[in-house]
Amino acid sequence: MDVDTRLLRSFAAVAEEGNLTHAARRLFVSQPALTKQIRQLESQLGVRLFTRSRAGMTLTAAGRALADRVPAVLVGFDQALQEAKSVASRAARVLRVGFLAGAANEATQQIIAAFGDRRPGWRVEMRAAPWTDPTAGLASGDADVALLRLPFPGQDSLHTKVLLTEPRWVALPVTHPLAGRDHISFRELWDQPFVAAPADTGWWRDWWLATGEREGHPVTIGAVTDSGQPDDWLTAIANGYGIALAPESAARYYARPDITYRPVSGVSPSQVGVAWPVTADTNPVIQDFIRCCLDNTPPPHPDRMT
Amino acid sequence: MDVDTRLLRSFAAVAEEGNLTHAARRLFVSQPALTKQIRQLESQLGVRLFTRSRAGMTLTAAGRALADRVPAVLVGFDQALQEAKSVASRAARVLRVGFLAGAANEATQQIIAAFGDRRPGWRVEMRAAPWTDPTAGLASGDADVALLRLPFPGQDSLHTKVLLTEPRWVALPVTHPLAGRDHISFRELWDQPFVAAPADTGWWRDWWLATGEREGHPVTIGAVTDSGQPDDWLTAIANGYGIALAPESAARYYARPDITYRPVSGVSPSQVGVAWPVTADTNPVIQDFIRCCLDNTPPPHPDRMT
DNA sequence: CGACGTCCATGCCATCAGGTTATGGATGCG
DNA sequence: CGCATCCATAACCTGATGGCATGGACGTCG
Repeated sequence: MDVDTRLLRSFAAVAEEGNLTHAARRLFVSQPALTKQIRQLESQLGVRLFTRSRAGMTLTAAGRALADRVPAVLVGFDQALQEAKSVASRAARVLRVGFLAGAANEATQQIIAAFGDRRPGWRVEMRAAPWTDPTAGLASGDADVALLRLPFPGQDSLHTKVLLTEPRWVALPVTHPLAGRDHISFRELWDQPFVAAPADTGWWRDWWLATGEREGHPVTIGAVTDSGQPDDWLTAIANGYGIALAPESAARYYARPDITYRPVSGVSPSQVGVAWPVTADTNPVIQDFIRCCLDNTPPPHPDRMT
Repeated sequence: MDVDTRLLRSFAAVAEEGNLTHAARRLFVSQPALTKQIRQLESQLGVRLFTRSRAGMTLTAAGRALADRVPAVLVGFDQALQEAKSVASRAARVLRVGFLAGAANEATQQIIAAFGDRRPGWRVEMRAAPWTDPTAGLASGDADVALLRLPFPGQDSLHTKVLLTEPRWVALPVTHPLAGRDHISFRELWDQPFVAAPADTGWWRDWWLATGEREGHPVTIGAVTDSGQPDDWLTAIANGYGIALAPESAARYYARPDITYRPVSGVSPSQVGVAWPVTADTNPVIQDFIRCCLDNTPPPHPDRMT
C-alpha cells in the first residue's frame, strides 16, 4: 500500500472544493484525469471517499476522516523536504535569498555587502521568484529568507519585518490618454482594463487590483500574466491589454520607452519586507541577515512582526 | 515540488542499508532502478543526499537531516490512510478480523458467535493474511484486530494478549525416515533442510527455524515459500525440499495424505494471541471482541500485554 | 416541456515515467 | 592480476497517466 502524495493533494483539493471540475481547474489538470485519480485513491485504499451526486462530490465518513488528517501529513512531508534543502545550504555556507522582482531595490546591494562583512565565508545566492509565488521560495523551502512585498497570502505562517513603504503608482502604455497626466486619482482608473496576476494567487491578485478600494465597483480584467515575470507583464501593458498598479520604484527598475509610470492617489501603499520561516528564529546566520536588512534601510521601522 | 512517497521509502531503505545493492534487494527492485530513484529524489530536491564511494552510499549532512525526519513522516502518512479505512469499516458496522493461517483454530467459531451476541448488527469479516505479514493486516490498516502467532516482529507497536499456548511440532513428508517415529528431539533435525519464510520477514523467519535453539548449529534452507500460503508451504514439504516446524494444531487443520506431523522436544512453544492497534484501546467494539476472545479460550490467561 | 447547463464517467489514444537486463568503470582483495 | 563488489549508463519495453471527445443523469429556465 503505497500512495503517491499527488493523489492526496488531489484528494484534498476535491474535498475542499466539493466539486471535481473546479478542483481540476485549480490543480491544472483535466477533469477526467482527476476522476481517475480519485478512483485510484479509493481503490488503493479499498474505501469509498466520496458520494457522487449531481450536486458534486460529498465526503463520506471515511473521506472526512482522511480529509481531517491529510493537511497535517502533507505539511509534515513538505517540512521534512524543506529541512533537507536548508541543511544542505547551511552546510555549503550558502544563504539562499529569495526575492520578488521589484522587491530587491536600491538597498539590496548594501544589505548583501553588510552581510558579507558580518559573515565572511558565506555566500549569498539571490533567487528571483515569479509573482505566482508571493513567498519568493520560502513556502517551497527554496529560500532561507526572502525580500518580498507585503501583504501576501500565507503571511501568517511566516515571520516578517517591514523594511520600507512606498506608494503604488500606475503603469500605462505611453499611448494611453492618461499617460500625459502628472497625477491620477484611482477613481479615474476604475473602468480601465487591468493586467492581473493568475487566479491561483488568491487575494494577492485582488490586492494588486485594489478591489478593496473600488467601493464595490467591479474590476475589468484585460489580461492575465501567467508567467509572473516582469517582461511578460510589461509587454502586456505596452500592447494595450490593460494597465496595472506597481510600486513607485518600478518606474526606476522597469523603465521602458513604451511604458509610463504615474502617481495615483486613493490606493494604499505597498511595503517591502523581509520574511523568514518560523524555524529560522533561532538561526544566527539568518538573524544576521535580517539585522543587515534593518540596518540598511531608512528608519524608522515600525516593529511589525507577524 | 511533489515527491512520491515511494521515493522517500526508497531513500529511507538506502540510508539505512548504506548500500544501493542491498537496499534494492530489500525493496524488490533492480539496482539500476534504485539508482534512478535516488538520483530523481536528489534532483527534485536540488540537493545531494549521498556521497557515493566504493564503500557504498554515505549520507551527506542534508541526507542525514532528511533521514532523521522521513520515518516519522511516513508513519504519519500511513496512519492517516489507516484511519480512513478503519472509519469506513466502523461506519459500515464491520469488524475486520485479520488472521494468520493456523492462528484461527477451534475457538474461532465460538468467538465469532459470542461477538455476534454481544454486538448484534455488526458483521465480522475474516481476512486471511499471508505469513509474509505476521501482523495479519494490522500494520497496513486492513484489519481492526487480528488473531496471530506470538512472538512476531513489530509486536511492540501493538497491544496483544495471549489466548493459548501450543507446542511446536514438525511437519515431514510421509516418506521421510523420521516420519515413523512417535517422538523426535529437535537436535535430530539440526542437519535437515528446512522450508523457510521469506528473508524480509526478519527474525520471524528465524523464530520458525528455531535458530536460537540450535546452539550455534547452522540452518540449512531447502526452500523458501514466497507466497506465505499454507498450500505452497505444504507442497514444498511434500515434495521433499525440506521440513518445517508447525504448531501442533496444524496436524488437524492442515492434514494431508503426503504430510505427517510429529511432536518435537527441545523447541519453545508457539502462542496464539489477539492483537490490536494502540489506538483501539478506547474502541468499545474492538474491546468487546477481545473480551470474547478471552472468554472463549481455555484459561488461565497469563496477563501478558505488550 | 424541451433545450440547455452542470456534473461526473467512459473510451480511445499518445506519451512518458519507470522497470529490467546487460554492460562499463572504479576500486579493494587474495 | 584475475576477481568480487559497488555504482552508473545504455537500450529497450511495458504500463500508468493525462488529454480530448463524448455520454448519461439531473436540475433549471424560457
